Amino acid sequence: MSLRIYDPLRKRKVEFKPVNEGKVGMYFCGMTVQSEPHIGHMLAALTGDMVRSYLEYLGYEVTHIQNFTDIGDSVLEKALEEGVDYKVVAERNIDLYFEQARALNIRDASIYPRATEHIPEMLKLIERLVEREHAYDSEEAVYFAVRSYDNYGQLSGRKIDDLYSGVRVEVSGGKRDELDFALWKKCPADEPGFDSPWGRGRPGWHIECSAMASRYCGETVDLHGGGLDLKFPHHENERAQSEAANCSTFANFWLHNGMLTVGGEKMSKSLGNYVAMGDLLERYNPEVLRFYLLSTHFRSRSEFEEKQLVRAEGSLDRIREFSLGLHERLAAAPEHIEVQSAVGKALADATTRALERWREAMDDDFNTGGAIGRIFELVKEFNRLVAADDAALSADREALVAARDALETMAGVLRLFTDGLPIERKLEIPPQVTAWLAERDQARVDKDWAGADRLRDLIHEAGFVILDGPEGSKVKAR
RNA sequence: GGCGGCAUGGCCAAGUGGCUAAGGCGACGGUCUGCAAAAUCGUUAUCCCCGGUUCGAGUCCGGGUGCCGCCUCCA
Repeated sequence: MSLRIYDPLRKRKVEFKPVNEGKVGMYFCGMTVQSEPHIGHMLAALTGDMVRSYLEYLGYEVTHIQNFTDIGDSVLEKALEEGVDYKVVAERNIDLYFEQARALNIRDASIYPRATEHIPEMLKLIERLVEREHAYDSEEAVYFAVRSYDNYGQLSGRKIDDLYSGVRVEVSGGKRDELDFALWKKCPADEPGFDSPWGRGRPGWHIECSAMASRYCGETVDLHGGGLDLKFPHHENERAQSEAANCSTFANFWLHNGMLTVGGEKMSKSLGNYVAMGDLLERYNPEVLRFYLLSTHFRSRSEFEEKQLVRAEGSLDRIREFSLGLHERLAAAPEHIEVQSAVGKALADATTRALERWREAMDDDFNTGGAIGRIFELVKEFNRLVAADDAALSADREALVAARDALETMAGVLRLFTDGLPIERKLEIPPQVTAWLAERDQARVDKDWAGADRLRDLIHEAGFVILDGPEGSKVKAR
């Protein structure tokens, strides 16, 4: 098996092959930092992180670029509203992004280029487009001539003639064609802007990604990602500019993550129905949020429901218990065994199978939902074997190690646990709770059930759950 | 209106024409417990509707129905 990725141009999954053997350049469109990140932004970032992680697992050396659009009308408007410099708004939201992305165990990309720091690259690209007559200067802006690029519309599956709509406003500002879009928007001296051969202005939205992608990944990026809503016009325009300027393929593979909806409607800043990441992080374990987002295929659209987060919590606990169970047995397992038991063999087989199937799922267009299912299959088999013959299973160090390593890979590549696999229950039991527990044990010996239950309530309120088992009573965190 | 996508058990969600349609949550029934809880085991679907292709379709094709996204800033 090898990695296959869905290609929107060919509308089918295609075997992944990087431009340079062993190396992958991937560019993901990051957020326009006009406001705080919401969970949809994080889904996009997480998709990039997951893809990178799996590619690295496959042995590729990955250059992962994710930009920040730190200038643009929406950022400027926000700054104006607040009466501060646009950079203040941008910095604040970039800081928030980093804080929240890291909380989600998203690794830092290789580089986070910002639009405002790549003006020279953009100007150079525009210059080339003008030279090649793919772009023209006019009164309000430098425009890209859409009709000059033959493949326009291919990526988003549109016919260029269908894009004209009767409702659209009249061609204005010196546009030669209604569909042409701005590469460089001219602005007055008192507005934030940069000097250019065409006068003071600001970059159009699409040009930054074209310029930065090729600056860091070369003329052809292996993977280009972003939300599905960016497919048109953003990615279509990026592609048009870059290919017209360079006469080479802009991106070999496109990864568009599906949209998160709330109440059936797309979550977005403009609709105001977004769920702020900061808010969620206050109420949920970030590991749960990550697990939740990975449990659905990234290309699917999905309805965001908090009740699913609550469920994800329980699911993740199941994997956590599995890891703890493995490590507990591993810590006590003998160095060697003479003959492998039936249950040991069964665990070894289940491990091999889970890992294979996990990889098949990941190879299939990064099917994380399926991959997580494979983890649970191993969990279930392990628990079943524990129930069947715990003693024999606990004695099989080799099988336990293999299972642990497999889990380490499967959960590790998905980065499900921020601090690595859960190894031991970290529990600080206050002396008071220990005392109550002892008191309760005595009450139980005395068959004073009312007293025992009262103590159990006290311990519960202190944040602990009592586990009564054959070997006596223990507590664990609630 | 144009383009694209999706429809799988109570909920969420995998499924690359063919052994018993993953997995999670929930529910129900066991194990454990003094009773519980926690943990765990088991049980729990023929895949929106109608046609077609095929020896065989959830999986391909056509037609419905419903939902979503894009066509304007947008992850």
